[in-house]
Amino acid sequence: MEKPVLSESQEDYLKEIFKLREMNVTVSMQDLAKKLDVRPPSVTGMIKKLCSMDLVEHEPYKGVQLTETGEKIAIEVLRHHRLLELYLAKHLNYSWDEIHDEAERLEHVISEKFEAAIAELMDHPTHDPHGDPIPSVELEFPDSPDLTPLTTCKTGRMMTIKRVMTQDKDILNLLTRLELTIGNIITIKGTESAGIRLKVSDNQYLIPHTIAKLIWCHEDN
Amino acid sequence: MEKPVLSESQEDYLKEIFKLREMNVTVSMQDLAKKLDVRPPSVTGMIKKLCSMDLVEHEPYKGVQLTETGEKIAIEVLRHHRLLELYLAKHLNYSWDEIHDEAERLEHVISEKFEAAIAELMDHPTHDPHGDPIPSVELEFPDSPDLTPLTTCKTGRMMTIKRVMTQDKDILNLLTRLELTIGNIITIKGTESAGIRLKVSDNQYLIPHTIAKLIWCHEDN
DNA sequence: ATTTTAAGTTAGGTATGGCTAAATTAATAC
DNA sequence: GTATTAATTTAGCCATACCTAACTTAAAAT
Repeated sequence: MEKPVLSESQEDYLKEIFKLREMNVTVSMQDLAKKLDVRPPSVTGMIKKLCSMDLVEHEPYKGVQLTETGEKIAIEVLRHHRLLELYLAKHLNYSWDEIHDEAERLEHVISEKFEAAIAELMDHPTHDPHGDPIPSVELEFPDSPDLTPLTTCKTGRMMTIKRVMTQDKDILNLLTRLELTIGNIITIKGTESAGIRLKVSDNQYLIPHTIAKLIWCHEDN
Repeated sequence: MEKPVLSESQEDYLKEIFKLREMNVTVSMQDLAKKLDVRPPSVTGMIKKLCSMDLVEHEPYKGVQLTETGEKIAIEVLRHHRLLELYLAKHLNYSWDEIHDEAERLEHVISEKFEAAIAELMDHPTHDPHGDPIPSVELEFPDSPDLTPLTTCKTGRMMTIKRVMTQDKDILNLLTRLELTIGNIITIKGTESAGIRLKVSDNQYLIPHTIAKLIWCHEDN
């Protein structure tokens, strides 16, 4: 099976389908339209094309799925994206709110050589600056321990922040100011109607649920 | 004057016009078509558009010229390209025959931030791995000493290779094998009908004129 | 000066990837 | 079960940036 040449748009569609699939069971045309910031008819059209290329399967009104080939391509794009994010952060001094947009543009144009070079340079990392897993060259995801969102953490526990499920600059900046960054250890003080109360370093904060649900943690031993 | 948003194609047109202008006095539609690997009618069409955007001036059948704005954009793209070439070579271990194609794709998508980051990291370099000058952030070219192509160097002189005027992989690889790389010192042994005879390290070579004219040197003191 | 050739332009067409407005299908509410 | 609402698709359009074929203009050759 030859690897088809795809446009940047097509790569974006596949990547978004993959990411949506990780959350929802089914991926609707609307979901895609929202994520890709295009109107539903454009999605219908593109999905039709990707179907004819055997990269996705589509049961009308039921949802979209990636084929094996489609998934491979999606994961490759994801690998590019996350390697780039980490590279920008580690080697070009980007902060974690700046890396997404740049990676979004670069991911489609870098060569295999470039990918290999930065992967090598960073010693084949498994997670990007947001804690998102980086698939290997063989397109396998690293196994990761069970993570729970901050919203369902039990009171009294100490947890390590392992992943932040947003690319929103304002939220990322807020988290930085609150020291809620990857690897930092927090103690859950309790759940209130307004949000989760927790301690980081010597500070206590009340984190609204909307933000707390973006922060995924692992319980410390 | 606002900076217009350009497509990658448009940036390429401006860049090529600039580069051709450095060699020829006038830039014909054909020259452009050849360099950009498109057919003449496409050039006519695009030049018409760039004219309407006040980025080029075009006297039909006489040639194309960049306006001030057009030239600024061209030089910015050139700066991106050459910074990227050097970056790939210095930080990602690319050899000089591999950098052009990658830079060609990256130059259109990197942000100002990326440009600034790699420029900083390399301490604001003035020349890329082929010896091509890198314009400054202010879009000024570094002043460079007078260079002469190998074809017109005088017998007996010792010269330093300062610039190689090709991106052709095969030629670049050949030059590497012959040690005809930037900074290396050569001695002109004489001109023969078949080419230029010269010495590098302890080896003597006869370089055909077609290749010799691509190699620009500076006379050593 | 006329012919030939080269360079450039015009006309009309293609593919990509968007869009809106209108129609259709499926799901939900009563 | 019919009516309403939400999701999706169809139809038809737009811009970009190419293309070929045919025509025009300018330059060169005799």
